[in-house]
Amino acid sequence: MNYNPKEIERKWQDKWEKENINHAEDFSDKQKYYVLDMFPYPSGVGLHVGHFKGYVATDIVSRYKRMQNFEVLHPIGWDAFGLPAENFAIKTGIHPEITTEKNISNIKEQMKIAGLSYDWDREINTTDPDYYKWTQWIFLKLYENGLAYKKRLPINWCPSCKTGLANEEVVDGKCERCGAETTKKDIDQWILRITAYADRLLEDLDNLDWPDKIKEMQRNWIGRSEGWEVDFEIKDSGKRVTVFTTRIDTLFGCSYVVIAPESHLIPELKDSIENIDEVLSYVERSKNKSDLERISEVKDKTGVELKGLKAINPINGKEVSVFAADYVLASYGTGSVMAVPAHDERDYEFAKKYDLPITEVVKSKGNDSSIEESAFTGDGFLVNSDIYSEMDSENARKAIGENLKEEGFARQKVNYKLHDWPFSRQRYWGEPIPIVHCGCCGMVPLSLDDLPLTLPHVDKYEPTGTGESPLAAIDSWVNVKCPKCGGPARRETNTMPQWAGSCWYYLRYLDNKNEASLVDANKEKRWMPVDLYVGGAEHAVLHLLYSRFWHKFLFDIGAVSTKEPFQKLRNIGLVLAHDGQKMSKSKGNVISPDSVIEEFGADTLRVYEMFMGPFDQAIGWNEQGVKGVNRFLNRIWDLAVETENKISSDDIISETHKLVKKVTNDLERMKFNTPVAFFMEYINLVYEKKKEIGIDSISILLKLFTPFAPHLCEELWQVLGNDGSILKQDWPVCREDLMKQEKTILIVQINGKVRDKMEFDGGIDQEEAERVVRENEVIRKWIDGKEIKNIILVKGKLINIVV
RNA sequence: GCCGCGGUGCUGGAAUAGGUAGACAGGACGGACUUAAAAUCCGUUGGGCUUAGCUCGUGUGGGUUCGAUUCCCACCCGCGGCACCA
Repeated sequence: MNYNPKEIERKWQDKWEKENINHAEDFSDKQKYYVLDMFPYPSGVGLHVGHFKGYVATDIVSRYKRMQNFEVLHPIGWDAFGLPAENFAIKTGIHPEITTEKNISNIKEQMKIAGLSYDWDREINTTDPDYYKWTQWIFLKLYENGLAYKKRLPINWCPSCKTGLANEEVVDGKCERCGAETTKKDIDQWILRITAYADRLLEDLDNLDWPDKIKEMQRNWIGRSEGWEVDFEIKDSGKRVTVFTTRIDTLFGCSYVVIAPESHLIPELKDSIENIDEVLSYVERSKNKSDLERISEVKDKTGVELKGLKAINPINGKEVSVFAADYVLASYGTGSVMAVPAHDERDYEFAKKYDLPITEVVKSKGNDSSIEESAFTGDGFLVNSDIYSEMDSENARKAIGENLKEEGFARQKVNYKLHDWPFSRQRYWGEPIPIVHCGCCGMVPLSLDDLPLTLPHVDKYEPTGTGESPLAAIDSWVNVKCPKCGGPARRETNTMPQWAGSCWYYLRYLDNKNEASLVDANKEKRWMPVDLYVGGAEHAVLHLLYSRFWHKFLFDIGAVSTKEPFQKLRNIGLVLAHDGQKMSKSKGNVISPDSVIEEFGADTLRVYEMFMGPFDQAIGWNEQGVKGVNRFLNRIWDLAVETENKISSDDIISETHKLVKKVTNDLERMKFNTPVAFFMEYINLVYEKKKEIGIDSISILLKLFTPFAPHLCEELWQVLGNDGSILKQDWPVCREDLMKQEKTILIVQINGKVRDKMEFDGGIDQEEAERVVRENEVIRKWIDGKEIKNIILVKGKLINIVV
């Protein structure tokens, strides 16, 4: 009887599906465990082995937890709105709905033949109107609570996709989707006020069991910084320029003030600016720079002085010049800064270039640094600062700040790098925004009864490029009566971004057929939060930040009961191609799970993906390694089918329970590569003692191995004559009492170097060990005639003699 | 530039409350079976030397320790993220 995965895998998959064995009961007596995968975008090329690395890991956890008698929720669905399907429609005229449906059925089949134990009753699809009804509902709630607003402002624009983008979607000045250089464009935008949650998004990170890397990325992205706003009066104008600084202690060293080219002060004070033509042409030049140009000019700062203007430093009444320079960002802080060249690298560089004064006001406490060569940006004690001289930076910040505050020139202020989230896209394949624009009533939200507002069919999917979506061309859809006054009105034609549906999908699994609410409160309380969430690190500041924001909002309006959605997060490392390159269609190095399953079976694919290495690490695919794993599964098969109906020898029983312990420990630590190695070690050992193994040990082995290779183990379970499914067996418990005390192997070291190993039955105490070791011939060679200074005994392990 | 992670045989990797470095697998080499190949099975496999032994060895250089892949300091290299955030 040979191992034939093709035959047995299909057989069991059908049986399990028929018995709906993976269905999660909402309200059972068992403890719950919610294991979530980042749901896939149903792309036309299907999933590759990299996706499956994550899916297999969560599948193993799910099966392991089920055997430990948890009620496990392990659902899957489709994040199906997005550009590829829409671009395909533009090229072929085939509606995205049709493409999406086809791709889903493909990928679903890939998942089924891999033996992934999803609860298919809970499947969701973000493009299903019954689903996006609730995406729209959340949007309306955000609107109702003042967290969604419409505003015309310059946002990132992709000229190729012809749509606006969020900051998070622009990578190195390029569109994250298509790679085209992005520009800025002024358009009417729906914006979500994520900044209102900045502090909570930051603080609550501390309590999450997430990779440090991701938490750190989110912290940096939110970019909280505490400082002061300080007013500089502009001489003889009645106007002020307000700057933001975290280093108010360096205020005496301010040589000039810099405003962003976009500043309103330029048009307001144009009559007082002597070189206004020069200034305006600089402003014009800055405006036309692409993001990429701006980034590449970091090393060479440009700017122009506003001649005729002087700003007055409120701390000492000193007059300083005013510059416009595009190294100051209009979008951060007040859009203006005070320049302290002695203590800021950017100001230093700029001052050197334009020959501006550099005044040292902070000295390092330790070594003497020279301000001639570079800026000193650390804290220290103040000099040249009037009554504040000699104070240390921290106290000076308080003293100077408070003083100016009393005089009305300064306020404490917290700034964030995080910006509000531009939420509208000028594209077709997304959730329509459920708002109507009425001439009389202004913006009117639809009521819940009017949801879902379904996406109409169109003939042309091309983006218009005008800042309107293709929906704008469908008069019959756009022109409606105002829900409020009945007068003529127009629908909002923008759609929601790719990220909308994924912000809350994990909630819909809990109650995917509910027509009355987003999720039933009892079901929500039963299952939330997600106990384990697994996916790629590339979503660190996109999906993972957005969904935390929405979740906190839903918490605030009482729709969910937890403050955070995902308690424990783990990232999957990439599966690289054999050559260490990223797998991609264009390089032709993509490995499809289907072909591996076809050749070796799903269990081999599963075990290999776990055995490759630590699952959060990027590792190259190795065809030979797959064969090696397949060889191993064959060995298990051969061993199991030949096992006689008897009890194993004590040695084997002992080894088996050690295996239970090691495998269980490592699964708890989310380690999947080492358990596979333990199984191999066990099989190697048992192979030498084939006759000693009986049905008791094989049964335990199979149970332990079931999460990894469910088909193989289920088949062997039956072959061994058991009734019922192995999936429903209890996870083996390690019996310490059956584990034989190993012979003590005492490592004998001289001066920390291993010189010999000695075996003893049972333990050994200090005195006896010393005596035995002194008699040892090998050791005597090392210690004879030498003075023994010290002897260190590590109980049951090692003895070190220092000579 | 800043932040995070990492550097162990030919390759993927194992081992950290400091205690036998290289588990397990792949590859390579040798052998058995075979007319032959594949498959399977057995053996060898970190480097060096004067080879029953010794010695070097976990990116580099120091340090702490009886003992360091593990802890500390300085540096080098690789990967990922952020990118003028005042």
